[in-house]
Amino acid sequence: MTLNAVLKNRNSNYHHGNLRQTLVLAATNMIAENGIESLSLRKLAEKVGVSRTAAYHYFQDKNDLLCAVAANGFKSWQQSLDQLNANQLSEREKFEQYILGYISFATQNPEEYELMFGRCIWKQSKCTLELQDISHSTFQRQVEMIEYWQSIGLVNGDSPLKMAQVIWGTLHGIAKLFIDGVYTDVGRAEEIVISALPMFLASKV
Amino acid sequence: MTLNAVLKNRNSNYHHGNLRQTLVLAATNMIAENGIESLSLRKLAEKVGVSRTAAYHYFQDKNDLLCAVAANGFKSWQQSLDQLNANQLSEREKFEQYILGYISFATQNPEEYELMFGRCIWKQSKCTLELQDISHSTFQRQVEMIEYWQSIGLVNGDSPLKMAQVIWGTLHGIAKLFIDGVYTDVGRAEEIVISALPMFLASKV
DNA sequence: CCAGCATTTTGACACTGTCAAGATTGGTTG
DNA sequence: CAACCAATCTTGACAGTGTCAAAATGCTGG
Repeated sequence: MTLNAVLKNRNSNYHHGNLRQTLVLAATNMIAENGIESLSLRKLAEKVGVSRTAAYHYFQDKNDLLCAVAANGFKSWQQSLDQLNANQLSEREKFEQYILGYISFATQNPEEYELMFGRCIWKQSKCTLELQDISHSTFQRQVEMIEYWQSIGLVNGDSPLKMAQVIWGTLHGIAKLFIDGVYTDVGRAEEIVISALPMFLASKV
Repeated sequence: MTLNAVLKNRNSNYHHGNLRQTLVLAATNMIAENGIESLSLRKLAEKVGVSRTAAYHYFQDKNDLLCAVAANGFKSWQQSLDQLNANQLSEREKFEQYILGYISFATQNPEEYELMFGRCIWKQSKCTLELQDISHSTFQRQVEMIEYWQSIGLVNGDSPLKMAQVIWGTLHGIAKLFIDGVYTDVGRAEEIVISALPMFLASKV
């Protein structure tokens, strides 16, 4: 159910029904539109049609709410990974799609990506258990994918774990340079990451 | 002259003398200690011993001040590059030192690095002319270095510019994963970037 | 029908960036 | 030397923020 549908279904002012989910949805929207730093709990509350401190019944903190938004981001990214693995593709193609998919997820949902992988949540070690679980399982999964590609001789490097970290680092770095506005022409992200591809592959074509 | 020296030399309350420089110095210190987001103009003013709005005579904005701090960061990073080029090293060694130096600069001055290359300044296109000049010249210089290493066959890749961007992306990404707290053990940054090195080199050893 | 409970609101506080207007001072000019 | 001026700094004020404590509201089971 979309946010607008939720907001319309509302009949009484008190006892919102599913305020928690509504808040997360609305926050996600507002963050996507205007950026993380311009999200305030008060504007969020006003958009949802509820008083300033209503959110505190479901979230300990503003940080707590942001963690919930981020956790949702990890869910949708994991679904992308599922979809990738469901496809009938050669491992080589899967690897390429993974690389491209990562960059496109990051550039198309820049604010959500920033929340998921940025300092706002991770720097101060105030990370929800829920977020810790899903994020760590995502990290783990990515490492396993790359370790597998390495075990079948597709990807090079001596230490599997370290190579996984290097590849992630590269993707993350390129994504961030665009997301954060250091590079301004987001359209060029894809071609840059494509030119990084042969670097990762064991067989130089 | 260090910040404390400046603060001690102060005799009169009015007419600080070199308030602008003092503010930048103090801001740099406070940011390095407690992070960018916990720097407020009021705490800064109090530390310098001046009223809350005194800074507005030298800086249009808080953002303007941050740009000045970032510009200083670029200056000191450029000096590291100068030092690197002054050394009597083989090009191969210079490349390695560049890679390691980048990571060590980032991990040892995480908050300054965040300011220089992070969203806070670049995302909203409110970048001082001074900062624009020095940052662009730094970016340019890095690209030229890598383009040179590529022209002498040390670094691989087809498009020189894109390879420079990929290498920067990798360094930036690894640095950010540590700086932002996604990876927690900063000591491991160096070994990860070392394992990325052969990826960049044309000659596989 | 009402007591209790989950849910939401109101009031308040400290903190932030920033603007407008006033206060202070050192340097320059008559 | 004195008076003024412009540069420099301060005070007052305002809207906005996250968050706590206490009060208000409405649903639900007895």
